[in-house]
Amino acid sequence: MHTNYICHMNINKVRVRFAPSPTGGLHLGGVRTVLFNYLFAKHHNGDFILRIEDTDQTRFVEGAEDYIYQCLEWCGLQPDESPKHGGPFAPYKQSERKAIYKQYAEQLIAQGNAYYAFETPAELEQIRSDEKINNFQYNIWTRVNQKMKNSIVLGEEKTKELINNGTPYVIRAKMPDWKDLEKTIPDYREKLVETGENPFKKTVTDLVRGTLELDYANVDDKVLLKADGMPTYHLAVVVDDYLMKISHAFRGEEWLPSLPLHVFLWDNLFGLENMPQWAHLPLILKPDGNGKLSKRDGDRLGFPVFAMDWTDPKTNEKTIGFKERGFLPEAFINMLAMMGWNDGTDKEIFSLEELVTAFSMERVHKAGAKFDYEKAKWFNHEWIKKTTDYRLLTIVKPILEDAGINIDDDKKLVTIIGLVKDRCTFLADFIQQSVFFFKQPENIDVAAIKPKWNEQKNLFFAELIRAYELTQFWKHDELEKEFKEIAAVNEIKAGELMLPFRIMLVGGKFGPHVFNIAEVLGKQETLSRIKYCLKLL
RNA sequence: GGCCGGUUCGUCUAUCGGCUAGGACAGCCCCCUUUCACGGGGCAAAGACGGGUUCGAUUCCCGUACCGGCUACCA
Repeated sequence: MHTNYICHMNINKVRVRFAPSPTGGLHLGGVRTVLFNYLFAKHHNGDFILRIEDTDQTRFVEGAEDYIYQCLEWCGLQPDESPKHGGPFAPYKQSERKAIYKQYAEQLIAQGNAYYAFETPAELEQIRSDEKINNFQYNIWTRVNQKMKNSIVLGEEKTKELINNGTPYVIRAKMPDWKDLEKTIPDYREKLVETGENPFKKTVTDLVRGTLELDYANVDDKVLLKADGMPTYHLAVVVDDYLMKISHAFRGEEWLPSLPLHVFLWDNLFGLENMPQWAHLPLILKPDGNGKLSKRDGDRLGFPVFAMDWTDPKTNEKTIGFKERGFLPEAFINMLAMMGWNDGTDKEIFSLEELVTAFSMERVHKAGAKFDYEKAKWFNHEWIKKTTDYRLLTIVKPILEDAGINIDDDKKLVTIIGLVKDRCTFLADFIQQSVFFFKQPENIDVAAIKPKWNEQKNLFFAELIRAYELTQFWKHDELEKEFKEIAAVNEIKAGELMLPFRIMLVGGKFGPHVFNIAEVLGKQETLSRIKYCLKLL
């Protein structure tokens, strides 16, 4: 028995999957689902699988799959197996697994757990309006109505005939009712009284929600196999999770209502004992009001919702991503992790490695979290400060170059990055904070100093130029010392001269300590900017 | 409507029956800084409501309210 248990553990290596539908940009909530999958897998030395759920051919979007890989790569959450990376359970794209699903649907029919239905979508639409039932559902009551065209009403012969004639059909789950039970367990009533066990009720443990009481009676007869031969999500997720040996299945809370269906399918196809452990993650909500966060909210409130820029190939409409808005992937991941999870301490800044070590599904919060862009910005700022100047160089350099700044000296840029990163919330902030190191400022805020300008200050700067020309050690502390000495000799408060000096070098009232700027600029450039500015005053 | 889930400062959250309810973001104030930041210090701010259980409930149970999700041949 003991050996058996160990063996069992080995077979059931942790394997999780993220199964997006490639229909457009990758949403914050999607990335968080990836993250939690990834963290859980890596924490347990398991595998993280990416499966593409493209069973709805009407929703195919060019480039969407490739985009998902790019987002995962940017985030540093690489799958161990995927359509692109391959793996022992290929193919990982459901459209390429079409043939697999049908046999399971037919197995269910053979077992009496599913049936054929011949209504077209239009006919179902018609029923909904004719019957004036807004939510007409195919279920244990309606499926036996003589008006319905399904294998239960029509009988075996007629059904076969229709199928042989090429009539389009779907396969629907036949949710159990008491009459069916009577056939298989004649004395079920006594048993129910004796044991109190309702065979249609199942208890499932959800890793974040605890014990869930499920009732098969709560779901209707969902379509399992569509008329085009493709499975719906419901069938595909169960079949593929089984075939791919998924040990833990994590998904958004919006799937909770169909959990009884999925459990029903596991029950009748592969056995509950083989079912993965479920965890239904809380939703990410709109910052204002309520409801699920959507791309629209980002557009409306001015923040990204997608991981990376996404351009809809049909409308050419571009939606901004966190990457392009100037977020570091570390910050993006960190922020997402803290929405709904914490390690029980006050620690908030985590690297991916730290998250992998600390993560546990039991510490995931149950309630949805409103997205707070201000906090997201704080995470980014923290990560910019925390990231080494050298690593920032590789990220910031292309951004500056794109902005038309020519970088000839990486060492100089590293110094500058160290000087300015405290004041950058977004990576793009490096442009404004560094451009004046490389180019003479285009706009000089002379208005900030002109009103208080006088001949005395003119003389001071003339003297400063002479002194700086002779300076041997062009270092910020030396420059500051000389500056203050000359100010003292001329009997001007240094404070009144600092701002003019800053404006001369930077163009505006911002940037690091002015003498640090002068040091990086070098003697020639510093003097040239002072001289240029004096002419404007 | 039906079913399922949720409910601690404005926001993200800690608390696994003992609470003067802790932290972070945002806000406000002060210090540091002759720019802007960083940093340091401080202020303000919460257990939806009603019943139980208990010596004691934010914590456990039940109702109510509110919020959300689902209710497609979409995922």
